[in-house]
Amino acid sequence: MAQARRLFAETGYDRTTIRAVATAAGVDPGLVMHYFGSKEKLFARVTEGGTPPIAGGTPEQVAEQLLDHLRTSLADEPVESLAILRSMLTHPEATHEVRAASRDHRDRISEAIPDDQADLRAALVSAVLIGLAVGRHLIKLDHLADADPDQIVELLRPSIRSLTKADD
Amino acid sequence: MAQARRLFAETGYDRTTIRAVATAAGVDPGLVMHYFGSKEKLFARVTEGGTPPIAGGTPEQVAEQLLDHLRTSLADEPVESLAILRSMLTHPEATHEVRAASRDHRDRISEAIPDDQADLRAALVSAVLIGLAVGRHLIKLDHLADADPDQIVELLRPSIRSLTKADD
DNA sequence: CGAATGGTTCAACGACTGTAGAACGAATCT
DNA sequence: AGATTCGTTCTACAGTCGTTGAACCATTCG
Repeated sequence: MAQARRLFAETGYDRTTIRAVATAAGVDPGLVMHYFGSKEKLFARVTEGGTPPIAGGTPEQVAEQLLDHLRTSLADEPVESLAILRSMLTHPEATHEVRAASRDHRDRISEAIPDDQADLRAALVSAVLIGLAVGRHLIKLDHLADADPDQIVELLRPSIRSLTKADD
Repeated sequence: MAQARRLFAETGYDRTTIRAVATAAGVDPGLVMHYFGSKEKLFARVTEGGTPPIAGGTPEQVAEQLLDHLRTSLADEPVESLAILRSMLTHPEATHEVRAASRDHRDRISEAIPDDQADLRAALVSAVLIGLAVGRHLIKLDHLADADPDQIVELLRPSIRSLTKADD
């Protein structure tokens, strides 16, 4: 299942074939089917359980939690997340999962922001985090793919803070 | 060719078939091949010429240019860009094109920022812009997909400004 | 009028995919 | 030992894909 995760994360849902997974794992394609039932179910199994935990608190606390979460996810994004992220633009199931995760995110963030634009602010935070993960781990943008996580966090601190507090 | 663009933008490279393009255009699949040579060439033709223009200037001017560009791209992202963006995580050619566009971006932005982290700052700006386009046009995150562009720009102004000036 | 040209369609090939089911082997149970 | 179960492999089917080349048609040119 590790090989499946890796392949899904590297090439996405469509380009990952059952045969490739089986070969990478050194077994027969039929065996994969026998254990997981279908490609869709394999993908579901491989990507399950990846919503990052974010609690509540004051806007400043929320901001710091976000930055902390960002730091760890910059250091090494869990492979299940990357498998979903890689396919989120082309595989409906993955799109749905990212939307759901973002909704969770939003609920936790926006309840800490005393602002009538709280929902939009939370969505913007989600978009920024997605952009970072995409740019660093999937697209591997120059200067971002191998930058020091702490440097990135410091540069982004003002952005996250301005998005999570109401007074601008 | 408009139908091809639309399909590529909606479902990405892999899931867009020559047959579907032909059907949408009301012609025969062979005709599409005859005119464009291959699916890859069709994709290249459909997505060519989409790098957004950003000039130089002081950090503040650069920030305003970015926000202006953001405002228009929020109002309606050109379909060619969406075709590339939709496939950037799964189609190597599209990935390469986004990287190249980001490099252009970076060159123009970072030369206006007097900072030894200029390249990283520019990359972060790219990541944020990508995240926004993805969240709004492709994933269609709640509260972001249909938000007022001006509101978004105003909320992001502090972020962009903090990323493009050196003193934090 | 006949030939040639360019747009368009048709039918087919070969490759690859997810999936199903039969077959095999070894280990376990009675 | 014989039967049974479970992990595993083999073979094959049906569908879809990109791509090709022959065929058809209308128009234009000599």
